[in-house]
This record gives sequence, structure tokens and C-alpha cells, in this order.
Amino acid sequence: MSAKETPRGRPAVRTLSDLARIAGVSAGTVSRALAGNSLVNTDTRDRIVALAREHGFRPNKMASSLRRQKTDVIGIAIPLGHDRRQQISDTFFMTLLGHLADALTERGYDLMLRRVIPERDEDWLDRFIGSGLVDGVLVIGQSDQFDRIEDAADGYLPMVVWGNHAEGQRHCVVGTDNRLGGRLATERLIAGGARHIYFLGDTSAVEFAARYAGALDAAGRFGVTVTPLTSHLSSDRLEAEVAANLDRPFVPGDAIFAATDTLAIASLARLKALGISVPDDVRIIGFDDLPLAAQTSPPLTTVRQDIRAGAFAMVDLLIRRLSGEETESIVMPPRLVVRQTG
Amino acid sequence: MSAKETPRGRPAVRTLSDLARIAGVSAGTVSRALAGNSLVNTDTRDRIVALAREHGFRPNKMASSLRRQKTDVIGIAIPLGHDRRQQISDTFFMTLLGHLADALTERGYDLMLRRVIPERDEDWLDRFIGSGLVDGVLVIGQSDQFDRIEDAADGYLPMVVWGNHAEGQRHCVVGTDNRLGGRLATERLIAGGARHIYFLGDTSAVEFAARYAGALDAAGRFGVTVTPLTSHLSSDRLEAEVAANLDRPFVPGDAIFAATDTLAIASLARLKALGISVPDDVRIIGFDDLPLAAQTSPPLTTVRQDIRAGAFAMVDLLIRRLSGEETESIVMPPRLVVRQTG
DNA sequence: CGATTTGTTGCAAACGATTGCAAATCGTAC
DNA sequence: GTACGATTTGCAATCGTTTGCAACAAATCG
Repeated sequence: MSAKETPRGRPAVRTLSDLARIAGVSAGTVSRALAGNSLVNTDTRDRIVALAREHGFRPNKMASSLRRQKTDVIGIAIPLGHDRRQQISDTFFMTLLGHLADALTERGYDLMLRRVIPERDEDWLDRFIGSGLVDGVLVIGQSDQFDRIEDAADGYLPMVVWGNHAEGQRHCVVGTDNRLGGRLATERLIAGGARHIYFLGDTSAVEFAARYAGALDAAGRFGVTVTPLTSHLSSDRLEAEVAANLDRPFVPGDAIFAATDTLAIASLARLKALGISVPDDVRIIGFDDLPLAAQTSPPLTTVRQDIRAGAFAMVDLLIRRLSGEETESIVMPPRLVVRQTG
Repeated sequence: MSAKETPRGRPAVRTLSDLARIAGVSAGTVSRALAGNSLVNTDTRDRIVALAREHGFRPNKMASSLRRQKTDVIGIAIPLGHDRRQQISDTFFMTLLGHLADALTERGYDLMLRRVIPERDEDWLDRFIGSGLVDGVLVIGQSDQFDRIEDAADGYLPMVVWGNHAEGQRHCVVGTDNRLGGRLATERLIAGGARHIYFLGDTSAVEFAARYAGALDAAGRFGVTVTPLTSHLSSDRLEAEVAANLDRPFVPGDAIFAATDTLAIASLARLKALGISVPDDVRIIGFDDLPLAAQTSPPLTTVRQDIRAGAFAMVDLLIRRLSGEETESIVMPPRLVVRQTG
């Protein structure tokens, strides 16, 4: 290791001025030299760059950000509103986050992650935006914070949200056509003979409410009834709630449309434990098409969201908004993936 | 909304000085008032706080960090070394990340996520540390970067790593006793009649190498052979590699020890597709005990790592290191969870 | 009533990098 | 030898907040 270091720790050369002194030039010149592009003599530049490397010098990004008014960091907010105890580890969000990380890294941005509990902190979004820490914000999931997001969007351009699109909304969103997805799933269940459908999920989240609405659309047309059963996604409540919700006498013609694959898979396990056969006794369709959906037994029929495409779209829109463009929302079509449960 | 805003956007009152002018005091006083604890007259403080709220003022954290030399941000680095194309979305890492986020948020820290490809960026760790962006660093997984992490640890205290513990290593690590875990799994397979064990995983990652070593320990004592089959975790290669690796004539006495549940579950699916019965023809044991392991069919026997406890331990150690303490590593005992595959 | 204490506030110097502008250097042309 | 243009470099202000120190007023004491 060539960097000269003090006994415990940090390199002795920490600031531009330190390096400038060693190189026998001014701090400004060093700054320009390391930035590369500017008007510095090629020889001095090479000399300075070599010195910087030799001493393990790294410019302080905090100072740089302050001066440039630009951080090269994108904030990612995960509001845990409709489900206070939902772990950030919910599979869908995590998958989306992974792809966002890939896309942002590729563009040279760092990610700042913030888990947010709106009821404890009314001001979460404006605080995040106003902190000066981030150049833009991605919000993963609207949860029950639709209005707050709308408010923030009025005064803040570089924000893109994952979630549901409502007529006339003012914030830029990327998401799946949840209502259509709900309709597709429900139509499939009905075509397979379902006469009574249980909707498993928490309809206070707008995305899920839209899926439920889609289910009602389809059901209404065929005179089928839909009963909502509230189940939350937090890992500590999920199993118990699903169990409680499924502890009922199923009759032929009953079917389940789960708001997410996570819920569908838990249902599958629960029904198996109860000795109820899927799909013979009860048919199930999920939502998301997580990788894991293909591996359950029997493999899960579900409504696919293209998470990766969604993530890249979010980043793309955000970048354009960062340069002042007012982008439109993107609503992606869902696709029914028929496997064996419904 | 009470905050006064300019036509497009940001509140008109953006800086301490702005607010100071309105309140008729100096910027220093405003700073102290908002910090709360200092020596400001209670009345002026209340007045200033009220004004701040009214105008939607939020202090610039960049400037604050620069001045205080403290960012209240913890960096999380995910080196994707041994498996360049491994998605950040690997289930285990994501679960760990979720718990880390929970633990850090609780302590008032933000998270800065950085996905790192060491072969493209030799200097990743020192750059992260030296950036001034973070108060401390958590590294998720050693990958094949053991030496680089050791080097960095010599000069930088506030760093804690998830991974394997080796005799005499200098960086502080939290992890499971992988070797013991490997031994437990293998002993179980052998006790069940296994005569030949395939180890499925990439032994160039130290954690997995230790699991493999544990398998060899146990196998050696019983005269059982272990064959390593290299499989990576990146979602785009995983299925194909598993399929290729399992495309062989299995004979009675063959068993599979998979380096992770993800691999075990993929194997399960593949064997099922091949018409090979688990556990009757081939027994399988995984590693991690992901939530999903209990839901496969048949449910997966696996070696449990307590991810949540590990995450909280990492944060705890990091906090102590932030205040100068030299903490020891923590090696958690693995626990064999016997279900139905092995 | 002057001296000292106590309590509040303002002033100005940091933190470390960037950048407009002026100054210095050099070469060249007249 | 002077003047001029083209390069390089230094100077100093700036980003917005924090904080040691001094200043000031009011309150207390002898």
C-alpha cells in the first residue's frame, strides 16, 4: 500500500490544500487538475494526479456537493404507511430496489435509502426533498400517502413514484395497470368456474385498491361476488392473518385472488395444511410474478409486473426530470401468467 | 399548506440567514434555536421555531455535515466480486439489508447504498470511506475481497463486515460459523445414508468455501466423498447452471448440500422436473433458512442463519466503533432446521 | 452605586472544494 | 524593445451551517 498514513488511520493528505502544498501549486489548480477537463498544463496535471494517487488523496464529496449544489445521490423513500410494521424486506420492494440500484449505479448515482413511517413523521417527504442530500427522489409505493405525494410534486420536479396511476394526478408515476390486472385475474377465475371470489389484501393501499376495483369490474359483469379479506404484508402478521382469513368453509366455486404473490404463496401453504387442494377445491391467482412464483407447488398462476422494466423506466424519467423536463407517467400493461393454480 | 413558496418550487426561505432576517436575529441564533438544546431565550426560540415551520424551512444537511464533520449516514457496500452479475436482489442480501435498514433507522442514521464491482474499481472501499459521505461503513459479504477489506480495516475503525471469520483476521465481522454449519448439514446427510455428496455453490467466495470445508470435515471422518459443483447466484445464470450441474445419473446414496437456499430451491424444482424424488432418491439440505424455505414442497431442510440478529449485531458493533471502541467479531452458531428434504 | 455574575445574542472563522476573474508567464510579431 | 495574444496559475469569494469568543444587557451582590 503506497498511501502514507498516520499511525491510526486517515491519510495525512486529506484536503486539496494539503496536496496543493506538496505539489507547490494552489488549491484551485489541484481542483482543476483532478477534475481533468479544465485548463491546466498537461504536465502539472499529470504530476498532481500522480501525487494524489501516491498519497491516497480523495476529495471530500460533502464539500464538493455543497459548493456545486449537486450531490449525485438519489434518494429512495419507502413509505410504510398502510402497513406500519411491514418489513422493508418485502420481496417485491426489494426486487424493485435491486433493479433501481443497478440502473442508478450505471448512471453514476449513489442511493440514499430512507425507510419512512408517515404517521410518526408527517413531514417525511418535504424533509427528504429539502435536506439538500439528494438531487432527486424515487418513492417506492404510494401506500396511503397519495395526497402528501401530490402536494410535494407541485413544488418539486425531480421525483418519480412507483405505484398506481389515477386520472388527473399530478405526480409522475410508473406502475402497472393494477385495475386491468385485477380484471384479468378475475376473468380467468370466472372462466374457470369461480362463483365467489375472495380478495386477499389491504385495500387501503391505492395499488391494492385498484386491483380490487378491477376484480369488482369483472365480477360485476358476470354476477359473481367478491369478498375482501384484509391481510397485511408485514412478515410477523402475514401468516396468522392468512390463516385466520382462510379458516372458513370453502365450497365449490370459491376462488382466491391475492393482492400479491407473497399472500398467494402463504395461502397456498395454508390451504395445503388444511388439506384443501389447489386448484381442484380452490383456485388461486396472485400478483407480481416474483421469481419464486414459478417454483411453488403447484406453480402459481399470477399477474406479471415487469419489475425490471419498471425500475429502469423510473430512473429514466427521473434523469429527464433532473434536467427540467416534465415527463408523463408510464402505465405498463400487466400480463396474466397461467400456471397451475388458477 | 402554510409554507410560502415561489411559483415553481422551493420555499423562499431556504437558508438560516433568510430566516434570521425575517426573525430579526442573527443566523447563529437561528441555528441554536433550531438545535433546541442551546442557550437561547425560550421566547425567541419558540418564535423562531414557529417561523421555521410556517415558512417550511429545512436546514441544508450538506452544509451541516461539512461543518460538523459528521453526516449521520452509514454506507452499505455490496461487493459483487465473486459473481459479477449477481443481482443485488439476491434474497439473502436483501433480507439482511432490510433488517439493517430497520436497525439503522431506529438509531437515527440514513443509509447510503453502494453496489460495487471490485474488478472494475480497485479502489472501491477506500473511495467509499474517504468520500466524507458516511460516518461508517457496513460491508455485506466479503465476496473475494477479503484482502482489500483487511487493508482498509487497518486504517479505519468504523467498519463492520458481514461474512466469514478466519483465524487472526483484522476486520470486525459478524456472521455464522459457516464451517460448523457445513459440518452439521453434512453429518445429517450422512446419518441419513448419504455416501456421496454434491456441494452446490461457488467456493471462491470465502463464506461458501467455509461451508464446503465443513462438509469436507464431516465427510472425511466418515469416508464419504464430496464433489463441488460450481453454481453462481446471479438470477440469469442460476437456473441454467443448476440444470447443467444436476444433469447426471444419480445413484442411491447421492445427496446435495447447497451453499444457499436459493440454490437448494432451484435444485428441488429441477429434480422434480427430472422426475427424481426428494428426499427418496436424493436428499437436499440448504443454507440460510429463508422464509421461503418452509414453503417449498417438500419443505426444505436447511441450516439456519439468524439474519435479523446478525443485522442488529452489525449495527450495534458499528455504533460502538463509531465511538472509538475496538470491538471483537461475532460468530453466531448455525442451527440445523430439519424439515423434509434431508 | 460600582462590580460582578448570569443570561442572550452577534460576529466571524471555520468545514473543504469550486470557479469567475485577475494576474503572471511565455512566445511571438511588429 | 514594446505590444499583444494565448496559456496557466493564483486569489478570493462562495456554498449554508455550526460554534468559540466577545459584547452586551439585565440582574445580583457587596
